[in-house]
Amino acid sequence: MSLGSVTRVTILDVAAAANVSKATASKALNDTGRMSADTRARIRRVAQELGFRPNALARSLVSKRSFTVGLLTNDTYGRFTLPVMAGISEGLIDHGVSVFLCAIEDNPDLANLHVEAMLDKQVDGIIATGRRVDRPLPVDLSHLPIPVVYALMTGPADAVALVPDDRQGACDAVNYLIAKGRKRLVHVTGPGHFKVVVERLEAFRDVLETAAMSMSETQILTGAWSEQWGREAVEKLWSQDNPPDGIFCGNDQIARGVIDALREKNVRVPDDVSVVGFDNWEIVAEQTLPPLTTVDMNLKELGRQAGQALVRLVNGEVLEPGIVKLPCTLVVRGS
Amino acid sequence: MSLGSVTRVTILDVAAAANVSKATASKALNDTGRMSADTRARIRRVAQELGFRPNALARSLVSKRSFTVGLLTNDTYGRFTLPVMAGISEGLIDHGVSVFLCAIEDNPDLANLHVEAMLDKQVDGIIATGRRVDRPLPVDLSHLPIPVVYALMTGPADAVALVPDDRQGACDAVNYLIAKGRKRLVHVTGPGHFKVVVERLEAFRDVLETAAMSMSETQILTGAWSEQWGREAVEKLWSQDNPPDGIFCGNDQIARGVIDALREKNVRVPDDVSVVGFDNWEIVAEQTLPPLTTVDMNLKELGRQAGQALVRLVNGEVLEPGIVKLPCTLVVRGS
DNA sequence: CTGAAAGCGCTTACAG
DNA sequence: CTGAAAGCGCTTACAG
Repeated sequence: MSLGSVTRVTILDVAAAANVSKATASKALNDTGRMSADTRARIRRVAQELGFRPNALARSLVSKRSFTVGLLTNDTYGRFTLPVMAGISEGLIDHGVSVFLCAIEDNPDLANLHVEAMLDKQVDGIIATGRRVDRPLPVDLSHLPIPVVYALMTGPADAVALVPDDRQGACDAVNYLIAKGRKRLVHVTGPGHFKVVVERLEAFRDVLETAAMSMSETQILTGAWSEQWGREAVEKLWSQDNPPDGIFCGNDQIARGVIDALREKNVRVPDDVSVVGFDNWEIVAEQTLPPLTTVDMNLKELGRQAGQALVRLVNGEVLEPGIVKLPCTLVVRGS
Repeated sequence: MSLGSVTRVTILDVAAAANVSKATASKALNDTGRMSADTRARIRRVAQELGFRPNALARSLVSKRSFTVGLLTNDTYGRFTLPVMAGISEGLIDHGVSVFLCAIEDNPDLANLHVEAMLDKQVDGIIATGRRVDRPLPVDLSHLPIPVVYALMTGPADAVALVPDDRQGACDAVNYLIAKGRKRLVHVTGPGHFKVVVERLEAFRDVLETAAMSMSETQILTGAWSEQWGREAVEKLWSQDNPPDGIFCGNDQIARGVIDALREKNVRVPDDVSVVGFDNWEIVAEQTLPPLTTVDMNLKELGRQAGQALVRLVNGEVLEPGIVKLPCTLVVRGS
């Protein structure tokens, strides 16, 4: 066994060293079958000494379970997918399952290539995730012979999907502003055709209605997901009478723009105006002046649960199809 | 073949349908062996019609090649790893190889768990990547029976590693400032114990020496990788006589802090002071006012090349060990 | 309590 | 030009 040709030790080596058949060795190592405790212990010890590690490929070939899953994503730069992926990986490794990363961009051909590679490699299931909750991946996953879970994204009606509870997160944010005694609330958010925008916006409206607070026409401003838009919104709001004393922003970048613009106007945050963001994008939220109070979507946990849902499906459990909404958390900082 | 028990079509089905042995079918499909062009074509057509897809597990078991690799990373939130991973995935899928994502945090046990899972699953090789070029992963990869490539990270001396050419990137940045006619240059960067800090800092010094520009004691300021530090550095510099007219920042966050602080001081960028960052973190660089000129490390390309280096090693090619430095690109924007 | 045999889905010498 | 046999490294009935 030279360094050049490292020939791994197989179950046959273990069996030989322990003076049993490979069948018995297999049973001993898998804790199945019947045999004397002594034999079992001896075989295991020998396996240990030899550094035996079963070839997962061979095992999968017979068991029809590869303990691998495919993770499809079209988000190659974003900050949302990475925590989701980390959560998936963490939640799955304990079950011995490994995750294939498939970066498919928005390219249907690439997506198909990856899906076929996954199928060929006999993955036990697939998790689909992406940049936008309301934009499907460029590939149809609904007729696959294996279970599929959608994370941070919705699929067909009969599929299992996990998304953050945008509504609850937004409600918490607005209620926080109200609890702070803010009376003139405004929502500055992203493009109106994003589903998350609609959900957060409706939550904003509903909470205000419930609280019976006065509503002006301009209380909801939609625009881009950018600092620039946050700045512009402040210009607009402060060119009017009676500017707000509480601003709920659709994401942290907008909030950042809002806060920077306010500072330049010498409007004090949080003394004159309270600001709440969305995403808890820490690298931004923590460096904002003052540090940004914002909604965390708990994406890592979402990933973990997506992984767990998938293994349950793979194990034959039947899960109620539909969209599971996972709670968001308000992270209170200084704004 | 009901929907409930989807039994995939095997090579035996193809062989039967084409009236040949499975051996012949195999050869036809793999374009090996000798047979009449007719037979080959017929078998292929039949396979196509039946939607035959070879079971990669079975194939790998005999070929000793799984066409999978493991990707170890301890960067679960950062913005560096994601483009690297995307590049790896893209560069590898064309070769039919899939990538296992292993998020190992900085946990040695977790890292070992993943490495063993990779070995069990017979990956052909491993790519190690992480948050910091100069911080090794919490696991020893040097005695594995499979090739290892380090990306955005250095390994043992005899290993193949790919990192950005920090020195060249920094030189480009400083030369750009000089070309803009800037005479009093300062470098505001991260913690001095980071290797990338040292490399960029030395490049800064060397370029200035070559250009024979006057050097004061305070021209290099080290601190945190944060906006906050960028702001503080500006305070410090502008409390002295003769503040700089060109600032090269160690990363984009520092640059962002610098530019924000300058704007608040009514110092005009780029009219009074030019600022260059490092990382080309687009979401920040593009929203800075003015948009930030910065150095791009071409991480996706780095990932792609890391993947390619690994397949070459897997194929038995011998690559010169050592650290390959990949060029950075200066992205000129408005600062 | 243990082992021989068959089989998972392929490929690869080898024979004819 | 084509096929029978052996084998990759395991597991799982089945016999004894």
